[in-house]
Amino acid sequence: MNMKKTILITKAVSDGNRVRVLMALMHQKELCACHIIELLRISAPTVSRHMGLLQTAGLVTSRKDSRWVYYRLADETREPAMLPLINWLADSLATDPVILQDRIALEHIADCDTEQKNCKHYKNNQTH
Amino acid sequence: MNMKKTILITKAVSDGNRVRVLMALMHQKELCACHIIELLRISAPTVSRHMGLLQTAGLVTSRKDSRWVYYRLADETREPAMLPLINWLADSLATDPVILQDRIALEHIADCDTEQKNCKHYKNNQTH
DNA sequence: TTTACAGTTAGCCAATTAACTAAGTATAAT
DNA sequence: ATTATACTTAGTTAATTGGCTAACTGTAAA
Repeated sequence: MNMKKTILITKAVSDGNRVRVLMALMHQKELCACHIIELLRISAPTVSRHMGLLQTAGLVTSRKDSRWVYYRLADETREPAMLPLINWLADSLATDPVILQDRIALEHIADCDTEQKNCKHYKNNQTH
Repeated sequence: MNMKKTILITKAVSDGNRVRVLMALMHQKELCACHIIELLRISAPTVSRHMGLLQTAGLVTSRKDSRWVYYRLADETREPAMLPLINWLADSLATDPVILQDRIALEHIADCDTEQKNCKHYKNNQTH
């Protein structure tokens, strides 16, 4: 890795909202944009920009399925070049109140398989 | 560690000049401000502010000896809470051209013990 | 084939950041 | 005591960043 790429990554993880998304994706595997909007409670365009930055840094990938865009941690994050940083983040924030609260919130926001009654998409009879 | 402290650290390492200083301190143990000014070729006040940020983040400590201020990596950086990040940075930039060039430059700038002829302080008959 | 929905792009604004110069503080040399 | 040196603080500026609303694109539902 070179300086430019390294700084791209450190910049990506130097914003609280972006770090919250990364932490969420460590426990949730996959989240769609509207889940992230609901979690962070910021506007859709801002979420879109944050996710764009995370993708540019190689931390996140996305796939589009009909109307929805789903995000997950990039495979790259499990490689030796990236994993130590990800693990450091996870450890550093393991007991952070905001992150713990997010984990609770995510159960209601995104856990469609097990708690479908709280899933917005499910309510609209979608099966994502 | 909590979110605030974590972001303080990631912000500290999301600037190229600050990362260059950290990498230099991994190989040099101790550098005085004027060495850093010479290495980065930016103004003294800017260096002072960068070093202030690194100290606030807990990455660097300083000591003052007569007219000079010496910086080194904080002990904290060897602790489990910080070390993975430091190691990741070191690995990521191990082959970066700027960092490699800095290492060469430092031999002339800061290696007072072994190449005193190139040491500005030495020239003035100081013994730092 | 409209209409509604999910996200992105464009454009704006306020706050932050990294750089500078000039002035101030502290310490050592003359 | 004065001057020079090493660094910090104060204050300015330009660029970047994170947020918003409004308008656009793509897809599915009515």
